[in-house]
Amino acid sequence: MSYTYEYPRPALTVDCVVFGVAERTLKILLIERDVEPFAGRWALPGGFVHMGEDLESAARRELVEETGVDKLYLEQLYTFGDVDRDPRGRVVTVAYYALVRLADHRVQAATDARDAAWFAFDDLPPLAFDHPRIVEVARERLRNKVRYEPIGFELLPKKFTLTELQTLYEIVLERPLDKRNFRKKILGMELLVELDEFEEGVAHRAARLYRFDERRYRRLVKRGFNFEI
Amino acid sequence: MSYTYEYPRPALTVDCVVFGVAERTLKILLIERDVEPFAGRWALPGGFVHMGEDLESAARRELVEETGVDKLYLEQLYTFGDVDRDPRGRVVTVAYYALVRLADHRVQAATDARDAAWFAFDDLPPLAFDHPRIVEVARERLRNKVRYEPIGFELLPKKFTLTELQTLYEIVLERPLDKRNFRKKILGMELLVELDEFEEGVAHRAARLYRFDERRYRRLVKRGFNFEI
DNA sequence: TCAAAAGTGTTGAGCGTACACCCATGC
DNA sequence: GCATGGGTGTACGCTCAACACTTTTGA
Repeated sequence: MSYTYEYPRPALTVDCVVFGVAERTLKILLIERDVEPFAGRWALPGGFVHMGEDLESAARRELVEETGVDKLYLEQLYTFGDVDRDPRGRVVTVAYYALVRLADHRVQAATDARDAAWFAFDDLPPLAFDHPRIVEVARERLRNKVRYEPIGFELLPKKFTLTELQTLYEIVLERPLDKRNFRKKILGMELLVELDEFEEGVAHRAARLYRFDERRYRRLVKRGFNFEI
Repeated sequence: MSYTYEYPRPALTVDCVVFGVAERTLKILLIERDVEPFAGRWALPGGFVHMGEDLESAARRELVEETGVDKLYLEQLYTFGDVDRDPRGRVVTVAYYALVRLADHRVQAATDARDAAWFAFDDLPPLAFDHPRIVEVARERLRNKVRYEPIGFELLPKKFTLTELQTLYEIVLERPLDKRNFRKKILGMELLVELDEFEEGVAHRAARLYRFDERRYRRLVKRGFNFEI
């Protein structure tokens, strides 16, 4: 079977930058390529867009196929189309970035044949294609977006302590935050629900758990509220 | 001549939302389609991406071909790839938005056969394809971006009065701004150069002209400065 | 009782906001 | 001299930033 067109067409792929946070470190998910070009190199999970699926569907499908990651925050990042970005020919890729609760569901390493692994963002191996650039753009987007929209919660367990939340912001923003000011600000927004549960198994006073109230957030947004850290 | 591939490929296009401001109104540039589908309807300027050109180059080329618009601020907006967005088959489009100094160079209406015209954003004709959605996303991006980056200047003549600048922001943000506060803020950033020139041909006190200092802006950004209105 | 992190309040400075009047110019 | 927009200063309230100590708990 083959397909013929009057004019040449670039190939169209999707690639995903999947972020997670663990051990006080920002991580991203990579897969090891098993075919040329760049066989043996690490690369972003991704693949060709099928004719019957939307771009975001393609990104989700690839993530499930290659990494077993399901049900995550996913947003289109940017489309990379430099003429020579792929040695096989013209390939345009629509990049997405994703946030996963690394602490909750242990992400399966490899679902299909390939190896998948988490790498500390600050210590990435050499990457295939123009993936270093894509990763960089995604990092910048995350850094900016986390300040204006409550997407940080997508990286934490559903129930979290205020210190965990603060630490998350410190990791993503790469700067220390003042504990009292942070708590005042975040609690003042009235977006968190105080639970009657506490940390367990810590060798000191157990911190209260909170959860993010998505419904309340949406209601506030309608009234002109703007999230900001 | 024809091109054959092992797997089917979506067609890839670029489309541009070109913004301009005139007569206290936000406008966008549209072209009238002369072929099916949507013959006779207005649509965004755009067309197929050639194999040897980057995405942004394709967008610039289409703009020159269809509208004669050259040398403008151009930035990638979003990639639209819904399966059924084009009745001819699978077509994925990388949308760009552009800002032009409508007051400066009168934009040529039509360079190739098609009719091009400016429409008030609030009074657009029915558009082809999913272009209403693209226009909406572009409007939202403009509204947000204009507050955090000094792109508003791209819509004004190189030399402008503070009132013209304020009016521009009022149009884009769709809300009135306080004259004194606006002036204090914008002048306090030290991004504008006070010229020894003044408005001409007005029936009242002539306002001083200013220009935006791009170099100074870049220098400030390096030192951590953040533009904000 | 010690270690470790949880939790909490106040003050000062700077910024955003609201607001009203005089000035320069062309007709 | 009048109409039109240009141009300016001040006071208040709020938010942000800086900062230190007490409390709770488990080991």
